[in-house]
Amino acid sequence: MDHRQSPIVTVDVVILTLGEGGLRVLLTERDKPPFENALALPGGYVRTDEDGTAEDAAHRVLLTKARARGVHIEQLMTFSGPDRDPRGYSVSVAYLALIPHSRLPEGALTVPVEEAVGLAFDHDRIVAEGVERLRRKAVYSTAPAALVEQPFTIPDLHAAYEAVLGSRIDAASFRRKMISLSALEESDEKRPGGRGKGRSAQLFTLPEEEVRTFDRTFGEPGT
Amino acid sequence: MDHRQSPIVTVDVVILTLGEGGLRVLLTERDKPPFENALALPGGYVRTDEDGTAEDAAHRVLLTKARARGVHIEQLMTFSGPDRDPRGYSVSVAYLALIPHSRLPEGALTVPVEEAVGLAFDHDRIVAEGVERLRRKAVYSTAPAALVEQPFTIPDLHAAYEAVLGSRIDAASFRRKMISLSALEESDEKRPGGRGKGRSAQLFTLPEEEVRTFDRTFGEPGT
DNA sequence: ACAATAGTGTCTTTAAGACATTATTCA
DNA sequence: TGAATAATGTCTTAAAGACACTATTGT
Repeated sequence: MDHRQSPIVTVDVVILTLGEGGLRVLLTERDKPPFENALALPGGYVRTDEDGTAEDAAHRVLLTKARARGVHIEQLMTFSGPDRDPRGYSVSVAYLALIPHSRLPEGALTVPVEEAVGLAFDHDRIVAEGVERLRRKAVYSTAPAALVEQPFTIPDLHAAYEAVLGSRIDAASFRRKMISLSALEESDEKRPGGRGKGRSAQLFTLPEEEVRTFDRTFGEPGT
Repeated sequence: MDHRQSPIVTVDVVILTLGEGGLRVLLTERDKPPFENALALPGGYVRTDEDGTAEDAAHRVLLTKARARGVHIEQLMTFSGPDRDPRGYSVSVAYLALIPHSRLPEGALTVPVEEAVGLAFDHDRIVAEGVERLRRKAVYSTAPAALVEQPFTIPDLHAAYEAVLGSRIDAASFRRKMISLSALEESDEKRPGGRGKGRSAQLFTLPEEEVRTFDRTFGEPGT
C-alpha cells in the first residue's frame, strides 16, 4: 500500500461575537502567501509535536492570533480537498468560538457576517457553516449566552437571541422559558435599562460553561 | 516555519442499522497491523490522488468495505491526537451512515451498539458519538427513516424511532406528527401487520434523501 | 410627572401524552 | 367470528405567540 502525499492538516476558527450590525466574525489579514494580504479566519497548522489534539491547536490559535481566552469553543466541521489551499491537498478542522465583544483584544478586526465574503481559501463557506450552526443552536439551547458578557440581564440575552436569529421573539415567552430553565440569579438589580433609561433589570449568570437545551418534541420528555 | 511530521489522515465510518436487539453497528475484522484481528470500524486513508474530499473517501470505504451504496451519510466529527493510532499522530474524519438492514451485504458483521466495546483505535468513542448523534437527531428530524426499508409503514417508522430512542412514543401522536409533515403517500395498502396478523398498513416513502426537522421552540415559527 | 424599559397576567392556539374507540385484515 | 394490528377521536396539559397591563427607574 502506498500512502501518496499526506495532506496538510490545519485548524481554522470561526470566532463570532455581537457588535455593530449584529453578528460579526473575527478576521485576520494574512501576512504571507498564499493569499497574502487577503482576509482570512485565524488558523494554523496542527503541530504534531505540540498540540495534543486539533482542539488544542484551535485553542492555541485563539490565544495567539486573537488573544482571546476562556471562550466557548466547539468543533464545527472538517473541510478537505485538493483545491482549497494552493499548497496542496489539505484538511482543515474548523472550530466555532463564541465570545462577548468586550473580551476581544483592542484592535481586533471584526466584520458583519454577511460581509465576510471574498476571504482566503474556502473561508467564506466555513464562516457560513459557523453562522448556520449557531443559528440552529439558538432555537434549542442557551448557546447565545456565550455571546453576552456575564453577568447579563434577560433583556441582554433576549437581544442576543434576536440578533442571532434575525427575528423578533416575544419578550414574555422568552423570559418565561429562560426562567423555567433556571439560569443562576443574582441579587444586584444593578444594570439600568437599554440606553440608560427605564427600570433596572435583574442580573443573571450562566453556570460554568453550561449550555442548556430545550426541546419540545417527543422522545425526551422535555427538560 | 517548520512543519514537523504531517499527521496521518484517515476516515472512519459508523454504519448504523436496525436488527436483532435494536441499533447495531457494522464492524470489520482488521487483517493487518496495527490491531490485527481486532474489530474496528470500516475506514481507510484519505487518498490525495483519488478522493476529492474526505467525504469521497468515506463513500469509497462504504462501497469497498461494506459494499453498501446509496445510503444516508453525514460528517460526524474529527478525532485527532498522537496516541489514537500507534503509527503516529493521526487525524480521522468520522462519518455517520444509516442504512436499512436489508441493504447490507450478506455476511456483514454487525453488533448491538452497546456491545461495541474493545474496538481498535479509539473506535469505541467514535461509535458512541455516532449513536448519540443519531439519538439527538431522532427527537427533531426524520433521520431514523433512513434505517427502514422504503416504502415503509408508519408503524415501521414508529418502531425505528422507539428502537433508536429506547423509549415508548405514543403511536397516535407519532402518526399525527408524521402525517402533518407530509411524507409521500402510496396507494398500495399492501403490507400486513407486524407478525402477519391484523389490519394492513398504508405504505409511505420519504422523498429523495430528504430529512425533515420539526422543532417546537421559538425562533423558526414551526415548519 | 413622564418616558422608557422591566416584568407579569391572561387569552388563544398548537401539539404532545394518555387512552378509548373504530376499522381492517388474517386464521 | 375473534384476535391482532392500524387508524381515529377526545380529553388533558404544556408551552409559545400576542398583547394588555403593572412596576421601577432616570430626567
